[in-house]
Amino acid sequence: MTRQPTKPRPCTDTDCLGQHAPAERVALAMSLCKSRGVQLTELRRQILELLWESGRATGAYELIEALKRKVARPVGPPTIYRALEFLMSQGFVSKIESRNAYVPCAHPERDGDCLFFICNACGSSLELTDARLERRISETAARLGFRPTRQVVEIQGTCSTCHAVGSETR
Amino acid sequence: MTRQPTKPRPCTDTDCLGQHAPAERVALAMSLCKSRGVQLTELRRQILELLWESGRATGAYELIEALKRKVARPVGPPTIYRALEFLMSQGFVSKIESRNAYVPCAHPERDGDCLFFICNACGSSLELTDARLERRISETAARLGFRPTRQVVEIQGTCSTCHAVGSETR
DNA sequence: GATACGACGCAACGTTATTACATCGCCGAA
DNA sequence: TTCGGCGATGTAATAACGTTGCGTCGTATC
Repeated sequence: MTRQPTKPRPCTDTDCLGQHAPAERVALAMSLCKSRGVQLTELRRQILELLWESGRATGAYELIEALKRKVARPVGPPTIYRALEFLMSQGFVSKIESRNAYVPCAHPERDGDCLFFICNACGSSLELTDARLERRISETAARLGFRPTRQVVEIQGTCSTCHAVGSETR
Repeated sequence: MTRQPTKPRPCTDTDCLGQHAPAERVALAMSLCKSRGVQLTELRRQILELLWESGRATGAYELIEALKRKVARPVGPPTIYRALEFLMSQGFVSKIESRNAYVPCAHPERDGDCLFFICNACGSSLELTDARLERRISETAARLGFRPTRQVVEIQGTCSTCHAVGSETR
């Protein structure tokens, strides 16, 4: 994972027009954990921070490498996966199944699964909730007598930035 | 993979009320390949058949085992993955990303990605196309300037059958 | 202090997928 | 006929992703 400057950047949630620094994201997670009575330990905090700094979906083993550089501590796979599991259980992180990679979530306070637009060129992922889409899925599920527990909706393609760059160089 | 009888069974496409034997599915694939000018080789055909016989999402290494039993031929991972790639490129098979497993597709003649309802209890997967859902996704993508190439929509949960069984035994 | 519990460390291993290169059969051109 | 070319498959090794099992450590509680 390439280290990025720890600066505010456009929100990955497409409904949100604001800019947020990783520190802000982590602070929100910390306060949520406090109110939920769970521990955002140093390790978990660092992983969440790395994910926010990364700017793209990041693999578990990339996180191991990044942690090595960041805290000069060897961290084994089980440790990373346990931390990721915790972060996912709290809604701070989602797994991008089609890439075996993990992204931080912009709105951990609201539950429900997100929709992701993932750029094949730059690896960026855009997070979005779409109530109508969720409703449509729920209706279909109900019609089938199916009880959903998790929705995986990942749209792969080319983001507007990469498409623009691609056509310039053509 | 447990071998199943090669018999007609309810269509995995929820829009289709018919029953189809694996052989019928394979025959359709063969004729499509012929008209498309691509080769459905013996190996590819056998893999597609195994997937139809399986009745649930099947892993690549499960297919290797199944082929060993079926044709007494050792088949390495690259071979399987190449065949799966071909079958996916022709729309005969889809990958269930959230399970690292593969399912046969009921309607290879129509392009576009499907929606899957995957039962965590029995592993069955229900395939469905939903034009309104696709349109909704396309619209959202267009609004973002995003150009989709592939949609991964996988709804995990409990199917009606498993839910019924679960409540009986409770 | 004894105990219990959650978080982390660590070695080993299991599963999924890819790389790199060799081989084989078929087809068309010299 | 022989020679390339090409698509499909074979093979060994390795990469990438994830889990199991068990031990340790700190902290809170009794």
